Amino acid sequence: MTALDLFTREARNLSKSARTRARLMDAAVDVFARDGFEAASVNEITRAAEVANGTFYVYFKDKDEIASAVAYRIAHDVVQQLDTAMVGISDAVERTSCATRRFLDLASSNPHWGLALFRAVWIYTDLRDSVVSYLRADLALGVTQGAFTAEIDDFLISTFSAMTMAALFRRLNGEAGPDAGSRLAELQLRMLGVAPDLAKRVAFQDLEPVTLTIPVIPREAQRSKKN
Amino acid sequence: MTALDLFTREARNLSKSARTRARLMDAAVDVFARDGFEAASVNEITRAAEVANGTFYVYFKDKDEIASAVAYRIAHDVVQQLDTAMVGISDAVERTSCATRRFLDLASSNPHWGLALFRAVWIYTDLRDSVVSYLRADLALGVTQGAFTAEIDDFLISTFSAMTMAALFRRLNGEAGPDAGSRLAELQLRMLGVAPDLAKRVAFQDLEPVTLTIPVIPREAQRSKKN
DNA sequence: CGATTAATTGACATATATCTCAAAAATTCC
DNA sequence: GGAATTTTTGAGATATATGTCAATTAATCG
Repeated sequence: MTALDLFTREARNLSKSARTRARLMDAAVDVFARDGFEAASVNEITRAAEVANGTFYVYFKDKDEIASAVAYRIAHDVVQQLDTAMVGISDAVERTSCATRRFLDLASSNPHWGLALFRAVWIYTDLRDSVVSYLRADLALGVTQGAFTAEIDDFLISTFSAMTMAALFRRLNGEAGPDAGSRLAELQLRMLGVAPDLAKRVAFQDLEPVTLTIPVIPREAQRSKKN
Repeated sequence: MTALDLFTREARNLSKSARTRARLMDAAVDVFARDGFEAASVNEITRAAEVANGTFYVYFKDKDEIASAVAYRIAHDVVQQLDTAMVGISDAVERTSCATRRFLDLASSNPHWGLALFRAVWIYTDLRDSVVSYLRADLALGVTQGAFTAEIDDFLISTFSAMTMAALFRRLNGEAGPDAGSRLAELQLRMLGVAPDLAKRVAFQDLEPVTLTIPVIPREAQRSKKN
């Protein structure tokens, strides 16, 4: 529990069980980020969460279950953040560049989450599909706008995503600096068929900073449970 | 031991210990390909090799040691094959395209080796560096030849490699067909600054097939079983 | 063949992981 | 406060992995 403990914060007004569940999820994020998904163990997670081993199994069936809970939540948050950051941009070239840059900034702003997401994407392919869902729309838009000349299909999408994930990895490793998003966007735009000078201009144009918003949920009234 | 057992073949005239070592390496290739590097266990490898658990430790200290032995051997072979396949090509655009296409064809021609290489590349970063060593030279050559306009540095190389590995993965998974190499090469050339029409032409031009040259020796019908 | 060396074996000691569950502790509610 | 309920605990049953080593088996050689 060395990071922001976003799940725990979010749940701080909820029932005890909700808070414990959130603690476990935050711990899982840290452990996945530190050890990788495969090497992570339930024991490590409970140790990080500072709860007993048995407590884990009250909330999750096994490592896979908590992993997918964590991964899908992170993916959901990322998608939401990206979505709001892009309202009002109608030019496909800008949208594509912006999405790439925002994604990198977002995912590297909290390295634990970013690494957990990175690791999860290689395990849960449908997760990648969801993160990537409207990348596809933006690329198609670019074709109809006449800006992109590449054929938009699974192969291209997969290549595009791989470039992004590799850049994220380098960014999280400190091998790439804050301009990684712009550099990557430039390469991607070139690949899509945008003229080099335009690609450079769009990829490096100023982008107003957006802060990470943590949702705060009001106190629950919820009573009752099953069994 | 379901694949070509290339190490075993290669060692078939050597001492018994060399052959056992080779058996273990072939088994490791299969297990890494099937289970992934992290999930693979020494027990699985010895089971696949049909030797006792203790035999493993006579030849290798642990999983890491056999993994790096396997990975570096595969990488070495791949580099060698690529090298010979490219002699006589002096145009950087062609060289770059050719290397990508050959690499994909080679690595997907034996899926077990390809997958093992794929898995290893994410573990042994210096392995990637070695596979990538003369990619860097070709890219630099392209700049001096005036064909490439992108800046050649670690970021570009890493992006380029990630594209290639992702394509390999799709190819090995059956999600991409035999044209994956050409499609990828086209995208990479565009990214490097080659004009779209030239990129397409070079990436899709005929490439005379090169057969996998492993010391495959005729002789002796495979009869099964030992002892 | 018999002796010497090389190679293999698998039981064992050790470690660590998973998952369960009866009991204990904490919390809620009247 | 005290009974009822929720939540947590950690010992324990089970499983599987690692790495060692004395004993066994196979190969080699004079």
